Amino acid sequence: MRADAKKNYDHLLAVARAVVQEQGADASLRDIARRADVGLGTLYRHFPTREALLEVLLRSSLDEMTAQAAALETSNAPDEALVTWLREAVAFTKNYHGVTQLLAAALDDPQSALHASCVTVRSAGARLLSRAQAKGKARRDLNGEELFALIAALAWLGDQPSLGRHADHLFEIIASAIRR
Amino acid sequence: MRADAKKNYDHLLAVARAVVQEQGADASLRDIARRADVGLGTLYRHFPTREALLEVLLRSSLDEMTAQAAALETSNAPDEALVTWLREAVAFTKNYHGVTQLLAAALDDPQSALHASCVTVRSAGARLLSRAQAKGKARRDLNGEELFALIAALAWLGDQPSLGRHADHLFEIIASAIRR
DNA sequence: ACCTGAACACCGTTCAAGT
DNA sequence: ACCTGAACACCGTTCAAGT
Repeated sequence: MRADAKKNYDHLLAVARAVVQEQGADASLRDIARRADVGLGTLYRHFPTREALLEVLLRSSLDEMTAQAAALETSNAPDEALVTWLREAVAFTKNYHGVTQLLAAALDDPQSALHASCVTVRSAGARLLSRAQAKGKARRDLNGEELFALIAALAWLGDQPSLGRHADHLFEIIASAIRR
Repeated sequence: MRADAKKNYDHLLAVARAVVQEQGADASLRDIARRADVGLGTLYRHFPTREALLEVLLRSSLDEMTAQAAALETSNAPDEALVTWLREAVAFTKNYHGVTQLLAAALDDPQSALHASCVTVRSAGARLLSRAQAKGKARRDLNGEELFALIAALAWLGDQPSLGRHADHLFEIIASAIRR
């Protein structure tokens, strides 16, 4: 990448992060380009789709979640490890409003730039779940896909204006249902 | 209302119902007016906001849910009555994609045309819940607002492309957590 | 190799002009 | 009293023209 292109890319990303944190995942791409003092075409070539942009924005957070799951796998309280990780997974969306819907859609679309990251995170959670299940510390009638769906539902809930304030309590109820 | 106005109103509503069932709650209002062979201004005067339009579209379904809750209050198995009603409440969204978010937002906005209906439905659910609680058939650390949030989360889940197929199973898990 | 911004096809919302 | 559709301010996406 040429030096000037690299500069545009980085600046665009920084501006996009600020705008998305402020306005959510469906922020205006035009607005991002405008605030970055860059032509709209420049944004589109660096990030051909909205998913591609969000993939770069979210990658580090998603990687972190996967890494933390791996770290928690060595814990000797597999149910607490699972719940701890779930809590962080749900909390992750706090800084990025409206992102849950996008992640759910990405899971269904192998073409999406976000697809791979979603699958990886889901697998990481699945491993924590089955470890807890193997030790009899989590209900067995639940699989990785369902766990991911629960996380998404709780994250969505936390993102809704009037419903969000119940997210924590409902998380505890559901977490205890998972532990059984 | 004048006869010609009434005719437009009814036709608009029928077309809107079809389009919303097909494309979801965020369907293009322009498209609805176009398909109804009616000026855009006509749609806007009959339904000044999108919420106003959806309020009329959903009213009968929402009223039905409230009525059914009332009917179930006479059941002598309060926990089953509650779960039966919850199941229907979640299923209600099937025909109207993307409506859950709107209902959640309406709950937070007293100005919304959908506000009153949402509050009514929530109260109906709350009564079923507290009846079950009074008989020791439902966990006590749950209130009507939280019950509504759970319904919304499960309805949202059912509406997501890849997550939806787990909605039924997750409903059962959560329902049994409510019954305790 | 990279950038720009006009162009196109949409959208929600308003409102002067018509019947 | 009611209807129409142009007008305005946005949006996502593409692509010819520039450097």
